[in-house]
Amino acid sequence: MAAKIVDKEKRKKEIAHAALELFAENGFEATSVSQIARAAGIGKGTVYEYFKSKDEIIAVSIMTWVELMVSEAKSDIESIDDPTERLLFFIQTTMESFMSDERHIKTAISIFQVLLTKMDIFTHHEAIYDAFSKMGQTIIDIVMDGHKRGVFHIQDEEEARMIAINLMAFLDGIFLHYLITGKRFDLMEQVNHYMKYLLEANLRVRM
Amino acid sequence: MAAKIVDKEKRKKEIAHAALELFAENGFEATSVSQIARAAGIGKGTVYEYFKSKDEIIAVSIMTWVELMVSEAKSDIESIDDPTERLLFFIQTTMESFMSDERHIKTAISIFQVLLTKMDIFTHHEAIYDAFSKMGQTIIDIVMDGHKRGVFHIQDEEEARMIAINLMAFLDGIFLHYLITGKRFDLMEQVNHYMKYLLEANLRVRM
DNA sequence: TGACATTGACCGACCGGTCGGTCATAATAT
DNA sequence: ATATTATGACCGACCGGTCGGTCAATGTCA
Repeated sequence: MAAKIVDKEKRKKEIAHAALELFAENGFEATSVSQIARAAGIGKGTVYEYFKSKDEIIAVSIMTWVELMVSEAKSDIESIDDPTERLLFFIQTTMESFMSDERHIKTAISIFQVLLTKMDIFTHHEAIYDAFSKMGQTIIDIVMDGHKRGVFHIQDEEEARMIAINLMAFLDGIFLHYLITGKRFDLMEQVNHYMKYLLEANLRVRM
Repeated sequence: MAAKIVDKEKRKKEIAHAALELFAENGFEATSVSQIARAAGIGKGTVYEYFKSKDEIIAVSIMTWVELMVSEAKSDIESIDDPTERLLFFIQTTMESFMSDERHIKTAISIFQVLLTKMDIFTHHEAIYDAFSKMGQTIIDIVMDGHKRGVFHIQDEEEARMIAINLMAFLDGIFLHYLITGKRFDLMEQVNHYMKYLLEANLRVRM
């Protein structure tokens, strides 16, 4: 019945991964399918055995990246007990993840642009929203846990949600500005400034 | 001896303006010179009478937009006396500017991408940094004025600078997330949440 | 005033090249 | 032999950019 058996799904992810590297470096538009094929070590035609269009490559690459980011965000945060330490650890891992490889922020920017300009073509919005939610939920969980244990002091879960949204927005914004301005400020200092006021004023932690 | 004389500089700006509209809608790469020409109501060849390359169109368009944003940011803030009101007014104008026309944030994203991916080609970095500085300086001025008048309480100008950087980053981040998530949260509420703690905890305004 | 010369703004057909996408053929495994 | 997978030559569309030529506006001179 069958000849050479290939794990189609695995292969697809390999191609998407190779594509993602190029997209991160040059953006979606500027990356050609030939380049992707070469990077994946296969022929151009083969790419079309796994993807029906370049748009699909883009979509799958984006989802691959988003899943990667979400899974990284959850990384063994359970191992830490103290809520404050846990929140700071979350920030630190996020920062390390973005700063260890600047392509992450480039990729994020490219994805944002696709979301904003190709909204009609790109059909994975719900998945993206889910990813945002998951990322936010991780923060909410930390905050609510700290609240229940009497370390953080907030009104209700709604406030935890607002804190999470603002924190994610701030982090994306500050990473972005850091790169755009050619690293003309101390990133760590700025994040610490935000975290200090978040802990002291928002969460009213007794320091 | 002479023929039809046109204001070359003015015409150039007209084309750049038409180009900017398209760039905001579709991004730089996805916009062709033919489209720009059509939008400007002229022939494609004519475009090259005013610009020596598409990259130059992009560069000029970006600078046009940046100058517009900076000039908007300074808009008659002098008319308000109370430092707190003044800061809130700055936020409000910024929000109105971005929300009145979603293309602004799309344009910003496109520009960020150019800055990150075409860093070598694009030669206007200093001008962009200047724009960022000017925008930040407006905030610093407001904060320092409030400080000198005993309304805001900060340590030094360095802290005002940090507050300005974080505020700009937060605003960009929250606008971005607002659009990306399909407006799934109350933008005004999130900004107010940030501003509340900025005023109470950072600037220690007696409310 | 009107015939003619001179100018530069304007144009779109055209260029070489690249793109996303297709397909006939080859390679490989059963 | 047959079914599946892999391929790169090939295609039409479109890209950024060029160029020879048109034309309206102006200047000149009778």
